[in-house]
Amino acid sequence: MRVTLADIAKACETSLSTVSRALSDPDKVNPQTRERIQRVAREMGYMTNPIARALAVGRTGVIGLIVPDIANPFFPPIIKAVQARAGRKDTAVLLADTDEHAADELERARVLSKQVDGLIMVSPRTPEDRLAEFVQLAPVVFVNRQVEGAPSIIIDNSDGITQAVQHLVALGHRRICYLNGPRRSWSNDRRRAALKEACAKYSVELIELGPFEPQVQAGVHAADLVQASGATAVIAYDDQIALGLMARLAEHRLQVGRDISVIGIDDSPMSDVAYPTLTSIHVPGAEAGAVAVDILLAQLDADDADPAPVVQLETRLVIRGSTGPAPTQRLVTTESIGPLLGGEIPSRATRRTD
Amino acid sequence: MRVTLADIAKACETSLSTVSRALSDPDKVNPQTRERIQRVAREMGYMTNPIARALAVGRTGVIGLIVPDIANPFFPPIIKAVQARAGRKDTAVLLADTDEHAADELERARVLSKQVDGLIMVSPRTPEDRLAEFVQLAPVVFVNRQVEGAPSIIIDNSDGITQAVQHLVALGHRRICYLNGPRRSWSNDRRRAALKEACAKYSVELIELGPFEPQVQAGVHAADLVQASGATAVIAYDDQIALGLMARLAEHRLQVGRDISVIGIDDSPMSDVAYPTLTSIHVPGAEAGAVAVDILLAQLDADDADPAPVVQLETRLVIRGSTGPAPTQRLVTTESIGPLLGGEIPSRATRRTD
DNA sequence: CCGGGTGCGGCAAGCGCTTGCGCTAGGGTT
DNA sequence: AACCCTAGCGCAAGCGCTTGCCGCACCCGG
Repeated sequence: MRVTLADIAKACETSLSTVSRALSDPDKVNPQTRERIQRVAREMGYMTNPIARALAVGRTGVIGLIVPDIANPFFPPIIKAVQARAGRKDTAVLLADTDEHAADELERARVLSKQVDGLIMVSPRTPEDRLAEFVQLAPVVFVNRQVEGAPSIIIDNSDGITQAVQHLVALGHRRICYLNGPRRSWSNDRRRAALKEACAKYSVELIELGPFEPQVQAGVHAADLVQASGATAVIAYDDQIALGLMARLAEHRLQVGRDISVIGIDDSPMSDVAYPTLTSIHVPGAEAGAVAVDILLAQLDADDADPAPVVQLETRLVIRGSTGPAPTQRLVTTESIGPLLGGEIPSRATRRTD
Repeated sequence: MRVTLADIAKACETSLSTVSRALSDPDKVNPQTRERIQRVAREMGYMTNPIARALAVGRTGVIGLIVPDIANPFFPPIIKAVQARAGRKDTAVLLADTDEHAADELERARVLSKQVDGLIMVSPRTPEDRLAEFVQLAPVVFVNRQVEGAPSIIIDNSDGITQAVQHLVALGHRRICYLNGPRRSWSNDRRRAALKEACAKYSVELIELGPFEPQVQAGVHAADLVQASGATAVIAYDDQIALGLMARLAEHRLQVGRDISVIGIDDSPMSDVAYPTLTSIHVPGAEAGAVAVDILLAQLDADDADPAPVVQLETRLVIRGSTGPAPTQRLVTTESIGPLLGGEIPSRATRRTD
């Protein structure tokens, strides 16, 4: 059977509480006895029972992580980062996937909240007005969604999107298409808003399609609509959609990067190996995950009621092979490039392996 | 504060134990009182405290899942399947990623084992002789690795690999290259063995390269070696490597599917969106995950010491765009196709969207 | 009319750990 | 020499739940 504190106490002919202290609060006990106890504990192969400890101290050493879809390549890096960061702080991660069902999020959170110290909600799809309920449940930090009064780590799409539009404008595109993400997605709203603004600024015509689920299949579906739209460039809600789109366009013998330009969002690992490689807006998911853990853990042993931190991460365009000059190539005149010159945000677009 | 059984007992003017029973063992208590208690519990918003329960019954309702690398697209579908299946049985999943470090696996397992009812080890990299230690720790089922005396759900590569070789032979390839996976990978050994056998059977020359880590970058690295090898077709340890390989070959202006054929293993979601789409051996990861949960949970409340089940899942070749006729195309004579005719395993290769 | 079921409910002993409090003995202070 | 302080340790009360066991009514058959 498993060795308990009591076993060790017996072996050491001391009291259970001394053993407990020797192991978990070492300087409350005489160095000699401490050594002895620790040695015996090691010899007996003692490992503290986290369940019992949790019950006693009211802390589990586990945090819950809820994501919409593990299979979406945007999330694994986040999960991994959370995992890694938590692990380094002796914290385990309870994972839940809601399969993109907004309604399940609260349910999962409710269940998890009882067995974890805190929750990290990544890209929650729950409608605005019910978001507050999460906060009641347990300490929670939101990733990729700003929530009033709760710590949120959000991603500012505007830089990346502005860069994307600049990039397209510079390439001569004047009519671009946006493939919307899920209907009530907060990210989608933000991206769309940023895009509208950038398009207005550069006098680019914006055509909206969708909503689409963030899945390859949706992109495939979108492809035909895109072709009908007459746009020369398209920005997709995420890489998944962009990839599906590209695959389908290729089937139609359209050469992406020449006949039509495609930009994704997320800069997921797949961007590099797709063909052509996918120009994408880099979203720092891993950083977000790591920061989320830090904030959550800090929040746990802080006197609550200090201001909920909101950290904002930046995005940037990563140019690869899927974007190129607009097909009806015309001479670049001062007039056509004019809008660009008015831009305030400096182009930080970077070119990577393509 | 949180409502406990005691609170409800007080409210109902009954004893704590009756409340407990009414809630978790309903037919041990009179229907009337039961109803009343359940109603009050609901009204008071009671939720049983899983920690306390776990301490009392010695079961946590949590299982541990250890995978080598969440970022490898082979794993998310498995994780997701485990998640989903466990969820349906009121079980949560504690996830750990070992970053491909074999040595960490035992360590993580040891820690997790204290707070879970059982463990699922996916594609463990731990060397053979230490595998037994996992079994001591907790009920465990292995996925994608056969372990003596422990429930294992393994994937039989031979069918898929035989199909792959047949496929290549039919296309006229006579000299194929295998990119080995990690040095001490069990899967790699199996794949390699199956491949050797198939190649011998069809008198195909087999060139081995590697080992390589299962990452895109490794495939990029492999590309140059492959070109030097003079092989007309290559089978990679996994899709990641295959994708990196293809990307690099494309950079060198080699047209995959025409100048050289590439086959991956895993049939990960990326196979469909790569260019060209990747011919790959389908590995039923999701099924494996689901079955693993079933077996583990069954194992938990079975009289142990009944035989450790070993379930074997099959693989099959999914043909897409990355394979084509060998470049030095010659007439297919009876002689050159001869070896194929001797094959016992019927070709179940399926052609999907490519 | 009485013995023995049977159906319900309560008591209390845990599960393994933490921690406030009190006791003791030794050393320092004045 | 009387006093206080402190370091070190033990006692015991929980944390919230489960569950074996016992007692009590009540009902049945004999």
